[in-house]
Amino acid sequence: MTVQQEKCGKREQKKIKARNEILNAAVVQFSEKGFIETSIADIMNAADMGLGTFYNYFSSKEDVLRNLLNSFSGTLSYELKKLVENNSTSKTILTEMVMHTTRLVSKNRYLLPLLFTGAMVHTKPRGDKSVDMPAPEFMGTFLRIIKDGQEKGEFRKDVTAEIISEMFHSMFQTAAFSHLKFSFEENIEMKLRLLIDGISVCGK
Amino acid sequence: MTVQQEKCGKREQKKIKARNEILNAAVVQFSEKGFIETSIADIMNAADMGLGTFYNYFSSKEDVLRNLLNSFSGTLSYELKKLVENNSTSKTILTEMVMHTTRLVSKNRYLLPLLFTGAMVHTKPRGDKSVDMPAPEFMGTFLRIIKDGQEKGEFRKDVTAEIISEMFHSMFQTAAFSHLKFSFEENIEMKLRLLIDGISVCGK
Amino acid sequence: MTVQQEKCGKREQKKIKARNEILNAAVVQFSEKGFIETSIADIMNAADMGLGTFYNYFSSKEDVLRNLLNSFSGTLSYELKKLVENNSTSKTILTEMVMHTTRLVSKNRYLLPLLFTGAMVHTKPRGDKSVDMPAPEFMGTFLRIIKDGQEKGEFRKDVTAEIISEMFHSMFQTAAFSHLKFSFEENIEMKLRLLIDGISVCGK
Amino acid sequence: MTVQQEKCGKREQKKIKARNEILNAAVVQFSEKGFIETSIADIMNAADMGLGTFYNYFSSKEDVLRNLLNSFSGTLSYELKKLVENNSTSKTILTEMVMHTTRLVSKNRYLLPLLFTGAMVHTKPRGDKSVDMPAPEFMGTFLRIIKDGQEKGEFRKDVTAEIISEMFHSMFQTAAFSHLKFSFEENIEMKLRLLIDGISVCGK
DNA sequence: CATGAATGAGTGTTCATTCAT
DNA sequence: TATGAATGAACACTCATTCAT
Repeated sequence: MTVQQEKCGKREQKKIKARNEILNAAVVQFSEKGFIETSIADIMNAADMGLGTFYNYFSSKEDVLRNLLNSFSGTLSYELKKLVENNSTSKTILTEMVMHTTRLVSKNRYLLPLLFTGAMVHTKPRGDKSVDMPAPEFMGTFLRIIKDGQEKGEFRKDVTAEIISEMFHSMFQTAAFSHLKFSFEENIEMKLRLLIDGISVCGK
Repeated sequence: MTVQQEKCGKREQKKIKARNEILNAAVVQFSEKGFIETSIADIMNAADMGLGTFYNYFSSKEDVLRNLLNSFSGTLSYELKKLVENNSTSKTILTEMVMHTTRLVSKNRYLLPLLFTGAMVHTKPRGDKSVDMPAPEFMGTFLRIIKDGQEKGEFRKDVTAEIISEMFHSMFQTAAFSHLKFSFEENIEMKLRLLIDGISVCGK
Repeated sequence: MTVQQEKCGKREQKKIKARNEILNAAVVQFSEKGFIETSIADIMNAADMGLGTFYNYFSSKEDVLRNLLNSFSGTLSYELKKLVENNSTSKTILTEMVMHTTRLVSKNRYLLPLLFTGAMVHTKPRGDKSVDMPAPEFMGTFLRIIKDGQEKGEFRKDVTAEIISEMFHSMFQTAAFSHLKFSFEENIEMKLRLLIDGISVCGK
Repeated sequence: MTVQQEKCGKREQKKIKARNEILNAAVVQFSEKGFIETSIADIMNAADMGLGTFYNYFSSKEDVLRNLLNSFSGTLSYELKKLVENNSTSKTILTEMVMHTTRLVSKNRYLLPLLFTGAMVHTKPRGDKSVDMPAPEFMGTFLRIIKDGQEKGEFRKDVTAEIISEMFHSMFQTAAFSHLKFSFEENIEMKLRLLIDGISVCGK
């Protein structure tokens, strides 16, 4: 149960590999066609696996999504830890985290409508199970950074950290759907300047 | 025959009434279940009318949406005209328009995912007709106000008006989906302060 | 793995069986109600299978039809080859082929409105896909036989082979819909005599 | 009741006019789109009359068709009477009648799929009323001419008149759907020669 | 008699989910 | 465990027919 489950078990290895193949295929399909337009059959075709196999690993398309969001979230948490250990200012941390997120999102554009939108709240599974997708955990990351900044006196306090945090989320969201001529990174970069100026305490 | 045709005509009256009943039912359903999840049958059930009747008035669900967006849009245009005639500053106009929009949106929450999101761009009708929903005209309203403000020297120019305009849209969007304890109006009000500070030229 | 894949495979067997069951059910329904009046639901009810199963095998009603026509066509081609190898006269070949066709058609009455009519050209699928059904290949069979006969001097040349060919098609068609007291075979047999006399060069 | 109904009665006149307008509109629509694809709404739109008005004159689309076929039939009967009074040979009468029919049909191509096809046997009304369209009366016209010819010894008797009559019907039918380069008239003219030769007693 | 809005059964088609192999 | 054929509920949309005006 110990070693066997942890490392060995060719059986176990294979299972994990299959699981990842499904996730990867899903990412590609979601990116190409969007979440709603992608059917489970699409995913399993892309993964070159049998349709029924899907249900050995996930309970629904929404379940796949949850997993993708969480792994995304994990990556960012790791980056944050590094920044905090460096004793940077909140402004720096915030800026850096935004740019990290931007780069990650750039490579996984498909996730955007799902990461930051309420759109995901209402996906439409066949039955009545319409599970409200839980807001991905990393949503709280920016909140903590901002709160820290407020306590350190870097950021204004007359607007709550929660509200400011929402502004950051929305920044990503609209940038992702933007039809302007700017690249996603450029778009974010400009908005970031705006927001940073807006939340910084005067004179700073 | 003239007046009669224009105003009277019980037939005509009834038709308009039926049309409005469908629109109202659609509003309710969209609000409750969201646009995508609402079926035409849902709407007509809510309206307590026959399914086929729908097609006497609208050609598709998207058509209903277009109508809702446009009437919304018209209302706001009217408000803007009044403000401009008053020779207010851009900052005032912007603030007022945001609050007007906020109030309207408050009463028509359902429209939000559609008004400000790219979500609407990809609705998925059964056939391949996937008509890209035209961005509602009023999307340009805020853009014009901001450009004016930049020309008058009220707003910073190192961030383009288009980008700023997107920030305002996103503000509405996330406020609409916010799970925070604040009311929609309070939420917007705080974000507005933030944005106004962010875009105002220093010293102003 | 070779033979197994080719022939065995209970899975494969069952699939083929199901496919045939659908085809057979379609034949029955088409015969009873005609092509246009038969709905896919009708077919699958008759086949005692789920509605959705249809789409695992065929893409549309027209697709079913194409399959039926082609298998029909193949059978006749085979008969023709045998006759030609026997060095028969054109008159004999024509007569024999007509009788072969007659027997086949007798057993598959349903196909007639589709085999010989332009009716099939305008089926009306729901969408706009209105695929012009390709005229079944064997339509050309009689044409070639007649051309041969003309070249050999057996058949008159003042009427083009194409026109004569059309006469044969129409012969089948009306025989199929005939309300006269004669059997389909008798009907054809008489008409055939008439046509053969009409196209033979005098004195022959 | 007498004179009034027969001639006067502006009311009556108008009714007849409306009826004819519907028939004419139906002809145009049937020609353009075919019988099945034409909806009652199409007809009444073309006639520039209210949809409901249709049911004051006809009970269904099939009913309209019946009327069109019968008026067609009437025209031909009239021509036949003239020919018979001239004491022509059966061969002449048959030839002339075919050419008359050809010209009429040329101008009313739309009717063809309906006049000569079994297609009409299975039109598909919404309910279960699927009325088998009665074969238009004029179908019998050719039969009588041929029988006369047989009695006079002009036409062969080893093939029944009914069968020969069917050949003539089929001639029209396939000519109507022909994709050959010949005009409808040319097409018929050649086939007619063939058939006349086929049915004439030898030596004649 | 003329009208056209209302109706709902019917159609083709999709797809998440199940289950026998 | 992997598979994919079977399934049927759900959808958008059409149109003959009715009936109140």
